[in-house]
Amino acid sequence: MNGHNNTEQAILEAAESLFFEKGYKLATTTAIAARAGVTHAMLHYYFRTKEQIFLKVLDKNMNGLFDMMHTVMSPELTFSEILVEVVNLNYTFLASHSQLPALLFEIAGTCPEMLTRYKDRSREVLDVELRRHRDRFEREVKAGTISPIDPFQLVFMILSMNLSTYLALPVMRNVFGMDEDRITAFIEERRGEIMRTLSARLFGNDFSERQTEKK
Amino acid sequence: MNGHNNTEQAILEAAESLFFEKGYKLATTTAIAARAGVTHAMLHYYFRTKEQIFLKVLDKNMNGLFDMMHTVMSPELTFSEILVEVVNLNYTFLASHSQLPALLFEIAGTCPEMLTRYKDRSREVLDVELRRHRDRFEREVKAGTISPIDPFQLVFMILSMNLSTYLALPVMRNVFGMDEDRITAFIEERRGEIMRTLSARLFGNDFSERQTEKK
DNA sequence: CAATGATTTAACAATGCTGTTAAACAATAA
DNA sequence: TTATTGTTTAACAGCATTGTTAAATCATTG
Repeated sequence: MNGHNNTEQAILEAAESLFFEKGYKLATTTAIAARAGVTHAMLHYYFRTKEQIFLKVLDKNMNGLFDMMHTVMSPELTFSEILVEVVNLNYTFLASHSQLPALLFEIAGTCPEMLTRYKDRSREVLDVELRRHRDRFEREVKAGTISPIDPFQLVFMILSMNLSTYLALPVMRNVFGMDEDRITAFIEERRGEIMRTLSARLFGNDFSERQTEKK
Repeated sequence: MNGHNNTEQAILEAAESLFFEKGYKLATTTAIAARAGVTHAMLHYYFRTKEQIFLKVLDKNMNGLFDMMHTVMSPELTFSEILVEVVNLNYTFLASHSQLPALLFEIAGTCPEMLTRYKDRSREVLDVELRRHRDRFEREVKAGTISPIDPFQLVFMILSMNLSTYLALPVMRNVFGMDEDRITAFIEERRGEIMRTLSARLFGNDFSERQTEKK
């Protein structure tokens, strides 16, 4: 009854894996129950509806996402250090939630009302925390430390670069037939390329070498 | 019987719009028939199965995609000119096929066997046409005209940047509540940012200014 | 007109889905 | 033991889905 219930946990885990594999609409309660090893009536006994289960799973993942974002936002480092931090943390988070982006895209497209519950927390990150960096960022632009760039475009660029790596994995696997070794190699190469590209845009081409010397 | 059949065309158009809206699995034949204004039996009469309709729709779009790719690949221009060409053509193609990327991602993830039919033509583009540019590209790297970069990473970067713009639109609309004017503005700003970022990575930061002067 | 073939309709079969419910079962406390 | 409470099962209702089929309609051509 208090969360570490056996059946309940089994259902939640089966649900999470199936939602990630098939998406919200295509992951059926019958299949979830089958994977959890229980009758599908159990699933309704514990969670009433499919939507309830999904929201439990989504909440858990969104909490992780917001935690990651707060960590990324908090440190008072130089801009180039933040950049490394952002790309790396973003990447390690995505490595353990590689199918979350695709799921969120599906939800955003087909039933965005399920995302409204996160509106407040999103605003906190985007409005409050981002603004702190924004001010400092604009000072650095004025000072000539980094190239002029619209902050929103920069954030979008960083996020889309990281996300697209993981969004592309099914294509890499199923269309181009990459095996898992090749996949992990690709992910690492891509991280390096993202860093080089971002630093070229912001600091000029020599940044990535600076970074490697430092380390 | 020869293609410009009224009912057949209506079904195809309804199918295309519904597949783009809902994806393959969630676009039901009943809904397609309803949108086309015919009974759903008609749809089976003309196309036998849902998969047949889908493949007809997909073929049409994939033909457009390959046409675009051949155009992008063919010209014998300088590398910086090709870059502009690629981003712009890619962009104009995506502007009129804005929901194709998401659909292809769904298919690649859930039923990749439907994409095997395009394997030969993909190989032709990736192996044959790309190799031509690859050789010249590597000469330019050696000559120091452009920064060293893995060609595969470059292609992936260009594609992912362009695609992510359009993949993000449902999020922009439904989660961030952007209206259509703001959306088109965003797409244009993003194109500029993509050009600046790519040229910074390849040529150094001054390229985008060079471009604007030229024009 | 008649007949041939293409198109359309309406009803149906088979399956799978979400969710409910009554009854069986298990554990535990009185 | 007997209630009580929480858990599990099996059967079912209701609906939507894909696909079929036999009959009705329409068009065309001999």
